This record gives sequence, structure tokens and C-alpha cells, in this order.
Amino acid sequence: MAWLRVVEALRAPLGTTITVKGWVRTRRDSKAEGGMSFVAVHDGTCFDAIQAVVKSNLSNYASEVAKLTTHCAVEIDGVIVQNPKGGNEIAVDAAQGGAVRVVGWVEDPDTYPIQPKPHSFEYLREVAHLRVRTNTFGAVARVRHSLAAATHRFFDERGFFYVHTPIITASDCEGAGQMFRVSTLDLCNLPRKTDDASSRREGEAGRTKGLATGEPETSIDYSQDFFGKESHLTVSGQLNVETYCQALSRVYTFGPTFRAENSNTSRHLAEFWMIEPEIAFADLHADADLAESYVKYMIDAVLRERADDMQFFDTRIEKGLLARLKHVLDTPFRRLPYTEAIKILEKAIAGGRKFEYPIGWGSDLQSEHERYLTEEHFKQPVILMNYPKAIKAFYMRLNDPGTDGAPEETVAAMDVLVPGIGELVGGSQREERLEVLDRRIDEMGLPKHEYWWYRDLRRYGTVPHAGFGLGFERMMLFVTGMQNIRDVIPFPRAPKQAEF
RNA sequence: GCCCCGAUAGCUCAAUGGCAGAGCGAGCGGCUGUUAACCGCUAGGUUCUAGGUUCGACCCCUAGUCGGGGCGCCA
Repeated sequence: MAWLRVVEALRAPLGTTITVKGWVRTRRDSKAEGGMSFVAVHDGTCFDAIQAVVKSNLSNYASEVAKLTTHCAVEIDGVIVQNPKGGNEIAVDAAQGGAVRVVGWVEDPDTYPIQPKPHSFEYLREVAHLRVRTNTFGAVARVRHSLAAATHRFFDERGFFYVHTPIITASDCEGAGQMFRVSTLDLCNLPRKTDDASSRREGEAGRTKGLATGEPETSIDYSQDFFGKESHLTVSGQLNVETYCQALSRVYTFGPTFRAENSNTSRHLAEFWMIEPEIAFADLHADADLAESYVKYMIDAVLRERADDMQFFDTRIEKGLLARLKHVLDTPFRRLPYTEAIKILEKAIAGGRKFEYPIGWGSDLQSEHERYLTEEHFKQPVILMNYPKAIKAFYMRLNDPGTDGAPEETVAAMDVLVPGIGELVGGSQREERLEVLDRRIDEMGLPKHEYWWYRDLRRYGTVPHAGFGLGFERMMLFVTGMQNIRDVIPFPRAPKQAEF
């Protein structure tokens, strides 16, 4: 007897004798025709469950089948037949060799956390080990896989190489926010060393003030730590992946990223996944082209591969989701300079639009401004380009004076803004000219010696190149219509949240 | 980090400082090719924790813990 997955059983020819293995979603009983039970079984292979119609002539009917509750694990032998209302179901009749084997019971159904009724997402977060058994989280898991697979396919088809950049970094210069420390030192008994005046740094972690007794100042002696110096979890694979870009031309990373920011929002995680492609012999426009085609590729893939789950999101999570995504697919992303965006926002304010934060050339766009542009003004994804250099990172390429008619210097940065999310992609053309890069490092007061290997890339065969980072969970929100980023990753890590 | 809201049955929520309630879910029965089924009955409570005010606290006060929303930081 063939064991079919539910997705296969739903398409199997009528009359086929099969076995399915999975978990009970619901059970309903009827006394008609001598008694039977309708048992819906799913195994996660698709959105729909398959219904087994179990006759009361099974030897374990009264003792077991009639006592099945939600998420009992079962194996069912039966014959594929037509459901009177359409679609396949499984006829389970002892006279035809039908059987139901209970593999695992649910003890105490009254207190089982998942019940056949609507639950709030907030509650389900507290039972993250079980929530994937629900409609919504099963669909989220399948869509997440589809997006991840599409990512690798997209880059592979275009000749990109997947680079595994390190998770642990001993360089303190990735410059994208607070980092988690990695250490094997005994927190209760930290090794200390006496500071000499020249090694003192203001605000250095672990430094103690000299007491009135005249004790010398000390700091933690990281030379005794595992790596011989301070180390952290990575906040970005970009700097590392740039090195491979300058040998393999087209590369990308796709891995976990860690930010120790105390961010309490529905769009931030302490541990999230990011895709960071990097392309050689390329400028900002090529970068924007890549970002746009990548986002559209993922949308197209998920609409084709997970039509069942996407239909569910459209009807139960966000009405109009499918139409919105198709619109994104069919419309070129609107590209405009930062300088133009400021003019649009100033015009909106002049027209009476209220914003909480002021706006003007040189100020960073707040999320309310970004969302105005993409949700109200253009009503489509927008790529903003060429930001003031003062508000962007040191490695972004300095534009020629007067680019876009900007009043001050700009850098070749690019953000993709999408409705409902805000910033989905952040990228730039990188500064390939050593002397300009050094000037930027100095201007921003960064320790140049820490960037020795990054600077080497500009000394040995430097080329124009560009790249971006796309937040995978933000893409999940965009594609599913889910509201909270903690519901599109299996086990979310956020401030005060690391259960499971 | 800042501002706001919340915590009562397995879940979602009611309850004017004066007897702890409903819907859903669960159990039992009825009915039914059922599928968000329907009808009846039953069980189910340390009202988040620790203090305080009061004759009396789910309710008021203080502190804490946890959760949610908004903002900032960013992807």
C-alpha cells in the first residue's frame, strides 16, 4: 500500500488504495449509515487537509477513532474516492482493508494549547513549538521556504556564488549597530589588566574608575579570551562578502544577522536573516536593477509555488494581498533622487500634510516620510537614491559634486521602500578609491588600522562595485501580509524574548 | 531607550469597592455525508506577583514581572 503525502493524495486517481500519515485537524461523527466519523488529516505538505471517512466497522472504532482529537498522530489506510462536494477524500472501511492506527495521542485535550478555534497570534507566540500546526503558521513556514529557495535559484541562475560569511567577528568595524558579545571568559571572575595611559579609551567596556585610594584603572584583559581579543556576533556579512566579490565577480550571502539594539517594534528582531549580494564592475543603477528584479522574482515564485497558502493570506490575513503583489510585479519601481523626495515631502507639508518630524535637505527620512512616499504619494515601491553623505555609512561611494542638483555632497546609496513595510532593501555603490575611502574613515573618526584588509581591496586591483542587504523577514511580511515580524520567523529573538 | 494599553476558566473577553460570568473549546448525550455544523447537559477559577488602603479589593494605590501597540535605532 503506497504511502502518499497529503498533497499527493488530494490529486491521486480515484480508486487508489493508499496510506496517509499525519495529524488530525478535526473529527466529526455521524450515526448515519450505521455510524462513521469524518477525520480531517494534514501533514504539512500543503494548505489543505484531506478528509477520511471512517466506517464504524473498524475494530478500534469506538475505542480509538471516536476519541480522536485535534493533533493526534495517525496512519490511515483507505481508498481514494470522490467527495460529494468535490475533491478527493479517503474511504476507510474495514471490509476493504481500511484501518486507522493511532501513533500518538494528545493527552488531556481540554488543556492542549492549540484548539480547533481561532487563536490570537500573541497567544500562539507563547506556544511557538506548537503554533506551526495551525493553518496560518503552516502557510508561513511553506512560504518562507519558497522565498529562501527562490533566493538561491535567482542568484544561481545569474551566475552568483553563495558565500558563507562568518557569524563571529572580531572586527568592531561593521558599523551597523549594537553587537552581541561572544566570550568564553568567566563573567564572575573577569581577567583584568592595568591600563597604561596610552591604551585608555573613553567609554571602553569594562573599564573601572580609579578609586580615591589611588588604585590604578583596570580594564578587561581580552587577550585571555577565546579569540585573544573582543569578539561579537556579526551585524552584516557585507565587508567580508566584498572580498569574495573582488575575485568571483558576483556573490551573495544569506545568513543570520544579530543586532543587540533594544528595538521593540513589529518590524525588528535581534536575530534575523539577511541576503546581501555584491556585484563587481557595477554602479548604483545596476544595484537597483538587481534589487528590483530579485524582489519581483521572489513574488513571482511564491505566487506560482504556494498558490494555496497565498490564497489563504489573501482571504484571512490581508484582503487584496494578491492584487497588491500582482501590481508590484507589473509596475516598474519608481526611482528618484533623495533630493527630489525632499521636495515632494516639503510640497506635501506646504499642502497641509502633517508629519511628526521635520524634514529638510540633509535630514534622514523617518519611517513616516518613507511610508508617505511609497504608500500615499506613489502607491508603489520606490527606490530612493543618492543620499547626503553625512547620514550614510563610510563605505558608500562619494558622488560627483552637483549630482541631482543637491546642495551638498551625496553618496551613491539606495533604499527600496515598499508599502506597509517601509525600508525593505538598503544598498549602495561602494567607494573603490582608496584616498576617498581613507578621507571618509578619517572624517567619521573611525580607527583606520582596523580596516586594513578592507582597505587592501582598494590597493590591489580595485573595481567599482555595489551591493545591498535585504531583510528576509521584512520580505516575508511584504509577501504574506502578516503584521508582526515575530510571526514570520519560527522562533523569534527579541528583547526579553528567547524562549524555545 | 521613550510614550500608551493590558494581564480574570484551556482560549477570547465581561463583571458600579459588596455572591466569579458569557462565548468558543473540552467531556457526555441527541441529531446529522459532516466540513466555522446544530441542540441539551456537565466539568472547569490562588482574578500575574509582592506589598498597601478598606468593614470588605478582579476593581483603588505602590513596586515588580510578562504581553501588546506606537515612536526611535535599522534590514
